[in-house]
Amino acid sequence: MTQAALPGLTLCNNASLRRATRKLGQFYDDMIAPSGLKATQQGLLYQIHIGDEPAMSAIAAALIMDLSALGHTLKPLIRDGYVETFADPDDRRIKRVRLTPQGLVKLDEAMKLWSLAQQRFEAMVGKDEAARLRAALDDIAALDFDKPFAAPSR
Amino acid sequence: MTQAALPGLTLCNNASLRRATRKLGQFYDDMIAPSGLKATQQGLLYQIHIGDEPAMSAIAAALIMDLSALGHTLKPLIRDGYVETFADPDDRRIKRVRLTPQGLVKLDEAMKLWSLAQQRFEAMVGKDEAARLRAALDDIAALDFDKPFAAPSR
DNA sequence: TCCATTTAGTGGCATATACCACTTTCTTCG
DNA sequence: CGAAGAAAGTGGTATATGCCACTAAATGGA
Repeated sequence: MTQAALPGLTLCNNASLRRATRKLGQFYDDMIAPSGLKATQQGLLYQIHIGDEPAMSAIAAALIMDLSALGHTLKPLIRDGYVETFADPDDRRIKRVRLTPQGLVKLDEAMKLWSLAQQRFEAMVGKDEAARLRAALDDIAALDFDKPFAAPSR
Repeated sequence: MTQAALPGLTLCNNASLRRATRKLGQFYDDMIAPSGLKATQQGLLYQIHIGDEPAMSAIAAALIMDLSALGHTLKPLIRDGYVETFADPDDRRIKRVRLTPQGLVKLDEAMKLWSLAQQRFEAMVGKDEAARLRAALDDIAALDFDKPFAAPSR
């Protein structure tokens, strides 16, 4: 009844990825919501936390995200007092980022919720399957699409 | 040298998914850009195309996306004349969607570019691996996070 | 028949992300 | 040293997405 001839529907790797991201994103968001943070914000705070007062460009690189996008994403966190920035004294082009004391408290709170989400998700798909999936996703994130292709040169 | 002690960095399933989505999204976007469409728009046009003048809610369900988000995403495509909507005569609450002639032409153009992106991506990770990945992602998209948990019942 | 409920969308608001054009700083070199 | 070029951010603009409050239309009873 439904449909059996929808070839492309599930064939596009990018589309599959986006669908799964929307779905899982909603789940993690729901679970982390009690903290007042979105899952992306929890992830960003965590990334800042594990870095040593990282430069914005370093965070962007780690998250594979555009530098300007990071700048925008950071604003609500700065506005809410969870994060603060300061210029690197040795290179004034560089702006470093760190959590404020409240930011650290908030991250702790969010991480507990994240842990529940993570556990619940892994209970559903299996720890091994989750690990395999993350490995596959990390491989994609590490791909180099630049030119190594279509280079009929040499 | 880099870092060996960043446990959580890659441990969050949601974060891994987002990183991979940003990366792959940029790739597909770049490849499809010559058509003037984003990969998400190509995917949306395709979804509309394979449907039989689908209702907005049907499209949203298929893409696992919020109905209002779909409404917003549709706007630029309507503005650019690729898509048009019309009320269902039997149920005036329902708004159906279809491609315009130009929309169909544009989709054809974008699909050719999509195909190249798809081929190039699969040449890098392998057709089988890509298929496995999509299957895993589709499984996630099909998960039911509702309540089936925390239900010690039975 | 008439009202309470459900269903389908809309609009507003907020975050997530990208790209591009600039500005400010450094770096490199001649 | 001084100018060309690279590196790091900022702001603006546009799409991607989600939630919430609200409206209109259809449905299910009492």
